[in-house]
Amino acid sequence: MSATDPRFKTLEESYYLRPAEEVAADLLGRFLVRRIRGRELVLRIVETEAYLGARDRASHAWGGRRTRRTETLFRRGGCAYVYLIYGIHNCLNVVTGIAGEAGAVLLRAGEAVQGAESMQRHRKLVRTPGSGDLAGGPGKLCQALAVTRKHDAHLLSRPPLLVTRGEPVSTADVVRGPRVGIGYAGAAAGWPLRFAIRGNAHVSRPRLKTAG
DNA sequence: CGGAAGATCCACT
DNA sequence: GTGGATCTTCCGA
Repeated sequence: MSATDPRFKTLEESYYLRPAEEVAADLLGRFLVRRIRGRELVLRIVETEAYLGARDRASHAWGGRRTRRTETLFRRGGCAYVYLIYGIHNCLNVVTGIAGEAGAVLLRAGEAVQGAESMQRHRKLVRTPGSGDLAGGPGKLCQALAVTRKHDAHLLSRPPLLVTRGEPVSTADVVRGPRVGIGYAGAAAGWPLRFAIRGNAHVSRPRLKTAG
């Protein structure tokens, strides 16, 4: 990967200062780059979910809940929000919007561009991975890139974890539907805030059908 | 201070 | 398709 490859240029600061819904759709095709032990692991983002903050019941910041954990969500857009779920798995989000708003984009799935062997080792898989096994799910994605809560609040414009321009996807190739695992969220559970690259094999289940 | 719930994943049936 | 693993966070008492 050449240093002049435009796909590895970081995004403008202002990129993240937009509504989560907008950033979630635009992050598809972008690269998530992890530098670790002298290696560079690269995932192409293929699935995201937007969380809208105080007005979104599925958001950790629902109702303006501001705690030690969620404090990161209220930062200015452009940093990581990493939390632990089910006592086991880490989930990586990109914080969006101006400081004081709690928008975020959950990175749900990625496709290996570089360093797939390292990712497989991080995943500690018994069987050889099929499509979607490497980073097809928010917990898997974090495990593949060795992302943990230590990266919470990390600025994504600098190593060892950054988002770069990647290969942007046209809106015609974006599909959307309801978010996963938030049945408790009332009306918000039906909001079509999950985005994926149309026809991509590395997206996590269940499959999306709605076009957007 | 206790308890319940959770933006999940894996192995096995 | 099911159940088990595993623990932080938050709220109510």
